[in-house]
Amino acid sequence: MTLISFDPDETDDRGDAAGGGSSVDRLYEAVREMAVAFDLKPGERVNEVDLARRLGASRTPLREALNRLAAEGFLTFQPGRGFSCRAFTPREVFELYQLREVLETAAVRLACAQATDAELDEIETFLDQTGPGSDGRPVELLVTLDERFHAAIATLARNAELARVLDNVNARIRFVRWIDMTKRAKTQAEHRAILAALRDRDADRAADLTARHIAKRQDQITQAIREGYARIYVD
Amino acid sequence: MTLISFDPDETDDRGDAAGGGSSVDRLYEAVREMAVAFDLKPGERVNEVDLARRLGASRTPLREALNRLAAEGFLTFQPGRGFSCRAFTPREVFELYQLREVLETAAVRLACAQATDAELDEIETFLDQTGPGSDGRPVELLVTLDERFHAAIATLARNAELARVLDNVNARIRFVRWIDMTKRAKTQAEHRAILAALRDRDADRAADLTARHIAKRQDQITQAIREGYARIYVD
DNA sequence: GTCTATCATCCTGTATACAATTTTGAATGC
DNA sequence: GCATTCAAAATTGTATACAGGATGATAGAC
Repeated sequence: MTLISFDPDETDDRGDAAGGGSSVDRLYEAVREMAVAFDLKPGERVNEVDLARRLGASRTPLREALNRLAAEGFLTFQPGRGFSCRAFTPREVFELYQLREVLETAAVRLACAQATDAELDEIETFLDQTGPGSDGRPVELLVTLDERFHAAIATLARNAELARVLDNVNARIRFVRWIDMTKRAKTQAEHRAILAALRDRDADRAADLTARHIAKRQDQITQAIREGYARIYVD
Repeated sequence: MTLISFDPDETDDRGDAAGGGSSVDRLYEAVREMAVAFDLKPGERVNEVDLARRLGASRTPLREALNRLAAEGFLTFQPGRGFSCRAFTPREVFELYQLREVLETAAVRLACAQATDAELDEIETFLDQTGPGSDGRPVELLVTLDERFHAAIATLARNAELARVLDNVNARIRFVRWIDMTKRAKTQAEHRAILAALRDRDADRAADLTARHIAKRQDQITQAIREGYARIYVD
């Protein structure tokens, strides 16, 4: 079973990109990564001919990919002016964090009722294998592992649509989560506490732990965004 | 202020389609309506040249619109086989209803904390103006009014992203909501009860009323889908 | 009558061309 | 120095062309 993987290099395709499929899927993935990592700067306009040439395709499939990404909130679109990278305001990030909290607490409640003991074993094995602390490992890796844990919980909720929206929201705030991860010490301990609540089938406790694990105050977000901008524009 | 409108003909644009804007926006709206109403049958493949001709455009902007709709879950996409209307299985609808319940209860809780008394007055006026029962009015109108009420609550939550996802989910299950509306008698009474809880700033009660207003059991959904298919294929 | 293979047709995926609009930058006036 | 105007350049929006693959029909074998 492949509920959750330990290999940080394993490419977690989201079901799209059927092997060797259309070029739009490839372009979509490539530009999504650029937008998630703010390789495209916030608010920056996308030059279609440039980007198409760099990605080895023509404008037609590229624009199709850009339209998908705009529908998913990674880009914005203005008629006559084309596509731009999403903004990165404290308010927007706050709303996304709020939405994330709503969805993750709902997911963990559903998982409490739906997950099998074997699946919870699998998550525990994952936590054992990936070690307790950060001990000098790159932040990128820690973010990936954190993402894996939360995605696994979403899977256990047995609601593909909820998992899809959650994946979208988490990708759009990955940059802030990256900053946040540099300040966390007890991520895994919190994950283990959530898992224990799942084992006890205690939905209220699991939801409460998850909410406190995620929730951010407006001022914390503002500070993280400040650091995020520094990181984006240093290169 | 235009939190909520009484005029059922008022076109509720979702912020896109800047007046006279690009043709993609127009095509997007047109095909979205077709998909929501299952004017495109579930699973049916979209013929691009046909549809483009009927909508008075070429395939290029049409495909951009189709890509947006696929990203939003109204259509599916398979490389080499193009776009199809989404399926309509009990499981998918159940998951969407579950997600809707999560989002609407969260929205009403936030609205409890955020809404002004004036805004709640406005909703009460809306309920007064739109009358207590169905009394022979077309179901289409009742669904629109119900949608308006719930959208207004989402607005009061002051979370644009949550409102956006909720709008998407509600559109995708509008067909089942249509069937459901033919069986409801006390919709407005339930809306008034939710409003009263908002006035009392009683988040728990408001959330509980909202959940019971929305929640569907699997067997109810299966039955509604059965009736939905009958309606789709009768014409 | 049913299954299979082959061919013609249809449809999708992508590149390219061109019109229309926006942006840029220089020249001019204040 | 700063704003304004105008033309050149760049960029987007859409139509069209064509190659490659999928679909469907027909003919033949069993």
